[in-house]
Amino acid sequence: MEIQSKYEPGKAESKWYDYWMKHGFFRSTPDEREPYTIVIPPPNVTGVLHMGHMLNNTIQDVLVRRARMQGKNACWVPGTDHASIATEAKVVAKLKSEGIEKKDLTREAFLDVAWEWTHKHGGIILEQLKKLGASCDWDRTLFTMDDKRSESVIKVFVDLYNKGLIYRGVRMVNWDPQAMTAVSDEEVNYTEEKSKLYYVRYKIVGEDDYIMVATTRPETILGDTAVCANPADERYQRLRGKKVIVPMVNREVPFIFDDYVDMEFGTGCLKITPAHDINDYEIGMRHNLPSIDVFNPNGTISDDAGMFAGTDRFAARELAEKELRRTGNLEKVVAYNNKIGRSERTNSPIEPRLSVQWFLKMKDISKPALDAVMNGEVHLHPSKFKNLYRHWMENVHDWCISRQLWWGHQIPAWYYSANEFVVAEDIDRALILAREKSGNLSLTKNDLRQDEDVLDTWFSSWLWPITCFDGINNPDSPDLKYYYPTNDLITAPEILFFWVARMIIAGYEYQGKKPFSNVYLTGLVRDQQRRKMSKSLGNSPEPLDLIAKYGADGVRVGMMLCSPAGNDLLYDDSLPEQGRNFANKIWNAFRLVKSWKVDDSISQPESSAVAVKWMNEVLKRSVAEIDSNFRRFRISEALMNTYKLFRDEFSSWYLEIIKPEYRKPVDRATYEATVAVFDSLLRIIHPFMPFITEEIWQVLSERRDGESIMISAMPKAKKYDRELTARFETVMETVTAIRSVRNEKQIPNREQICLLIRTGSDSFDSLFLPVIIRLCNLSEVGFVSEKPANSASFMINTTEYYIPMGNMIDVEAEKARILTELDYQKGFLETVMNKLGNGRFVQNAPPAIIENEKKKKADAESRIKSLGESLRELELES
RNA sequence: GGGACGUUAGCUCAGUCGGUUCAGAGCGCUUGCUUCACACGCAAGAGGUCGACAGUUCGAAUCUGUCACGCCCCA
Repeated sequence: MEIQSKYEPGKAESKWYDYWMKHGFFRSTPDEREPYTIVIPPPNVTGVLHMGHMLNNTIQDVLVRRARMQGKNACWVPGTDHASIATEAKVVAKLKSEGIEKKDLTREAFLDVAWEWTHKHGGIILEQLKKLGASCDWDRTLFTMDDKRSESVIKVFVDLYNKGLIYRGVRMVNWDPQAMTAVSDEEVNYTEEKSKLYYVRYKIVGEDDYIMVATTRPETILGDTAVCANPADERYQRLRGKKVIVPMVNREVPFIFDDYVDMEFGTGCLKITPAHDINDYEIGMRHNLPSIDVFNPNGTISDDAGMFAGTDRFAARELAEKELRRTGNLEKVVAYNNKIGRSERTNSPIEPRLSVQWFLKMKDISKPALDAVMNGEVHLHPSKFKNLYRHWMENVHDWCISRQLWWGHQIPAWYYSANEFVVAEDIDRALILAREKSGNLSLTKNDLRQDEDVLDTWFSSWLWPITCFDGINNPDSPDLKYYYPTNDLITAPEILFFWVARMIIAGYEYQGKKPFSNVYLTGLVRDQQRRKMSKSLGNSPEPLDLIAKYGADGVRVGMMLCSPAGNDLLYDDSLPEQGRNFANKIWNAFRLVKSWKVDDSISQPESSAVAVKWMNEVLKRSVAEIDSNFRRFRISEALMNTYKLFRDEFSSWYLEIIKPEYRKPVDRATYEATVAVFDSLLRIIHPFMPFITEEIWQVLSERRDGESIMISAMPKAKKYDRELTARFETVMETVTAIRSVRNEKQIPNREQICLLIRTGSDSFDSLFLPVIIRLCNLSEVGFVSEKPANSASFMINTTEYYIPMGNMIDVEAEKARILTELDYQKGFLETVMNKLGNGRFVQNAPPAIIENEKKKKADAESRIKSLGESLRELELES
């Protein structure tokens, strides 16, 4: 049967994925083997696959498949995340498109819509992962809001509250007026943006004078409760104890002094709006200032502001400018760049806002997590992230865990009066506690009101490695005991603190053990201009289209080839293309081997016998290199080893040596050795390219139903013969040099040539001579003690090689070439002699280094001698 | 403003303990080849003052310092 010269991935991919699923190869249950566990960083349940997921999940699959083939009980737990803010925003937008406002719905009605949305879109992303070849144990698929995970989150909240680690407090939070919720510090992105600086006059009470204040936010003047200068500022000393009048609202406020004020900035005078700026808030606390909240939660001006009520904050800024101008209080407006914080979720400018929120005290609980990374119990790859991690953990702030949303885990706190509450896992227990705490035994469930807020999504995902095995509800679960701590976590550096640090914290708090041993931080996928790939920029290819075009194996290889740990990957179509081309290379090597007929009557050629010997040593060497790179999480390098092993050593060298002439049969010994090597190579490649390796492996030898490369054994690292592989390196050099001569002199390979050898200080290694004869199509090989006339020459180590050329030789060019080489060797010898002549070098350098210099000297001398002789002989010819 | 990381070939990156003919890889590029597995290929090549300067050393891409530039984190 004719096999196509191009590998077509499409059909093979669905066929083998179904086969693996049918045979349950992805499933894992505890047994006596060593476990290898990865929990997936749960993607947003309503999200779709993007390039970042492709990279991240390819790495996980490579590691899991490899571990499985190494005989470990590999378990990759998939799942999704409810993504409070993002999902709620989508649901709100969907309702809006149908003319429904969220505020017109009850919480229950809204959640019904949200669940419906989740069921409809949920899991699409997991289906997409299957196209990539992901070998997750799908039977374990989880969701952060499923019953067991929800129950765990609530239990943990109650537990931490009872330990005194959770508290409720008034704090300045980052308010997202679009999502109408607080977001954490980590969810705010600051960027430099163009804005204006307004110089505004504040009249001094009882004087006909005014002071000048510079502000970027004139609309917040409505909430000013003081004006402040630096106590060291000479310019304002006379105002001590005076009052000034806030423009527009004409409120008398004190003039105060505080070190915080930067004398250099603006006029050195700062207006204080405690309700709307974190620094002002702190100054307000120090000086007992009232705070006036001039904004509503949606970012419009509140009734308390005194004017512009109901206007959006940005419109109000323009109104304020007009009003200030009208009343003659605006001195000037200048262009100014300042840092604006925007919500990571909605991109809306963050409004610092005072509100009541729930917090988790971080200082003590995070200590073991800091230590674990510092002492290497948990390894970060690359380790440069250790410093970053330490810096964050040493300056950790209390974690604001409440969000003013409905989609998520509702906070299990029940109020029995305006401000008095109890925390319990459910309302029944809450009632008992409330009766106890209030002393009011007549309280009923109807008197209890549950806190409206939900928990930050990370408050559920920080438990992920534990809740994946139901470890909070069921601390004795056999799964937890077997799989926890997990082995490796693969994620992006941007969520090192959001998620990774917090998982480590939760791991020690709830299991007394780390959640994983290694954290591999991938880079970001960017485009060729180093821009982050994003939907809004439209610079991201559609992952499934890529898979259709280049094959899943090709895309996987493309993603892996160019992504050293922690370095950004600059995506380009040439990457999956390289992957596809590699797949095709494997395919064609298979075509070649498959086309051979075996003839038991022919004996193995000498060249094939030594090639087999060499190939097996190289295989062992590569396995050791690959192992070592995997141990250090240098996965792209491990792939490069694999790529070169197959393309260079196996295809370009080994197969070229052993392949029989066209339509001639192959001997049995060579054939069987080759199939065995091919089998090993496929297994080494399998974690990177699961589909094509299965496709070929299934027909390379006879297989039974239920067999699969994905459950076969990965070749193990063994000692290899360094001497033999080194000897072959010299053979490769020799062959390349002969080919180079052919290339230069335009002698086609089918034309036989003769090779003459003159040895120098080394003797000629004849073991691989049959290989040289085979690859270079030599008619004869001879040894000489003098340079033969009219021959091209080259030198490997100290051995000189000649190829008689008849009259094709250009003596002058040959002389020039030898002279250049001679110059180089003489220069080289000189530097070596200088070193050896340097008394301090001889005294200080280690003996091995000196020995080596001596060898360099001897070799150089030998080469100079041969080159000199060749030159003389050439001169005789001319 | 404070801190971290980085700067090696056209691009993306390796380079361990300072010492081998040490300056590497992949991609790209050049030349030749429709050779019988593969042009999604093969073969042979070209290409770098290791950011700059100073220092330590017998010896520096590697260690130290200063500067320049880039990027990230924090404020």
